[in-house]
Amino acid sequence: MATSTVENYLKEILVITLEEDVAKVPMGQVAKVLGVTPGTATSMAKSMDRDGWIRYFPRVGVSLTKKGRKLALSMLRRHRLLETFLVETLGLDWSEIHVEAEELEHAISEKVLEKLDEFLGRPRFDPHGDPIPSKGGVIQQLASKPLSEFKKGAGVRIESIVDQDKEFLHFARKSALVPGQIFKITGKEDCADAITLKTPKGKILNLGYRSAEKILALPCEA
Amino acid sequence: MATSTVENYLKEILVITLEEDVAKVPMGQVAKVLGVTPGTATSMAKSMDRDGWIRYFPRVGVSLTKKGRKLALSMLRRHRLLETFLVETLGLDWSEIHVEAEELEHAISEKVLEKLDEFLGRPRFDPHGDPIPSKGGVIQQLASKPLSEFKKGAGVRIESIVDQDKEFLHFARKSALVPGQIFKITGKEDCADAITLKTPKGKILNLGYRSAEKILALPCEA
DNA sequence: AATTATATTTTGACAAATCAAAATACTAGA
DNA sequence: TCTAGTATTTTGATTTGTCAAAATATAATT
Repeated sequence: MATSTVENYLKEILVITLEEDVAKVPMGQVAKVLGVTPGTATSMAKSMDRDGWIRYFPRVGVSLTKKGRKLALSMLRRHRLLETFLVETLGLDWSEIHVEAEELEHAISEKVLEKLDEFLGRPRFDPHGDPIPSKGGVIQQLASKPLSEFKKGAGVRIESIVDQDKEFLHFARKSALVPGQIFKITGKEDCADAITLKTPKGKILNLGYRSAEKILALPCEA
Repeated sequence: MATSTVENYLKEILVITLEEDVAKVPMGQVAKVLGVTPGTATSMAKSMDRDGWIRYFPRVGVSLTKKGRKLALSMLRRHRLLETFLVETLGLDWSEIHVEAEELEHAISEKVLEKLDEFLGRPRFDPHGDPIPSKGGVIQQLASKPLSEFKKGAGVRIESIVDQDKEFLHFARKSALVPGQIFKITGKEDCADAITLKTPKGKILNLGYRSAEKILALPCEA
């Protein structure tokens, strides 16, 4: 079976693959996200290729095999379900859950995970708004885009907050800028660098572009 | 910091120390409970002595240092709180929780553990009836003994079930032989190898010595 | 006390994961 | 095309935890 180091490599490679929509991830990037030296990443890549988790193309990068992608998706599922649990059930702060889940995800068994999923009511999105892969490994890949890219008059549903800055997350939550929340874009002034949002209840919110770029949303019937 | 291997060694050494009430645990026993060869146990003992977790006395055995005992108690706390969570909150079967907690205990942080403790209502005993060490490392060590050792007429309060056998645990639960339950010993026949118990409600239960030895209890006003 | 049995330690080897630093290959600019 | 810069790979070393099997010490029995 895979060691937890292998699990980490797989998960990070998957995340890059999904986020940047590329097939092969160069070694430098792998080394960077995992916080190891390039040489280490290369030697891990070779042994993971040997074990069938990834395909390693010298001087080019790595891609996940079917087997590797399956395990990577399972890790992502664990991670996101655990984050949900830590926030929803135990009441930890958004800013803390990532590191905690990073550890727990390697220790939780399939069996416990299923019980946890059931206990949480089978959520489909984690507290950041990222989709939780299903047990079978299906992940919704919705084309969410920054608030700043929507047109005036559009209805939007907040999907996720990209920034991990504690202050910003705090402000976002206080302003109801949380995943699932629905807004209508009532004003957009490109030259003034400002966007105006309105909740269904009529509450008004003003954002600068700098902030609006950090908030991903999906089009939605307002 | 300690690796999870070191944490395991410490926890197992502590459990033996508590159960058998001895100061030094011989290497053979350490090797056995950890499922490694004697040579491995010896070399681990040396390096753990070097790092100040234990004291290693060649050809005699090991004992915990203050630092080692502290971490060992913390591991036991994690383990027992996690077992409680797995049973109480997620509804796992008694027979499954040990292995699961064994993995999770190394991954859960102090912070998450405190939140979990709070969520569970700060339980003082785990599902097996074993005491959960406090955050400060205090553990109630009650002198519980097998049911078979009580005299006729004694009042007892079940403390824990020693056996891990699934069938037996099932039977025990069905018969109300669970931690906390109070009985009176109404009959005891040494030659016939039989013990008779009676609940406060008057329900009668017959046990053979073989089973009675697996059930630990405390004297108590019936 | 001598012998046998048991427990413990030593020795030499291995795989996983890592680093530092040297070597190599690729890329882009002049 | 040649060169300078960047990315990647190699090499050699280290730590942790493990095993098998040989060596040694202790305990038990006759």
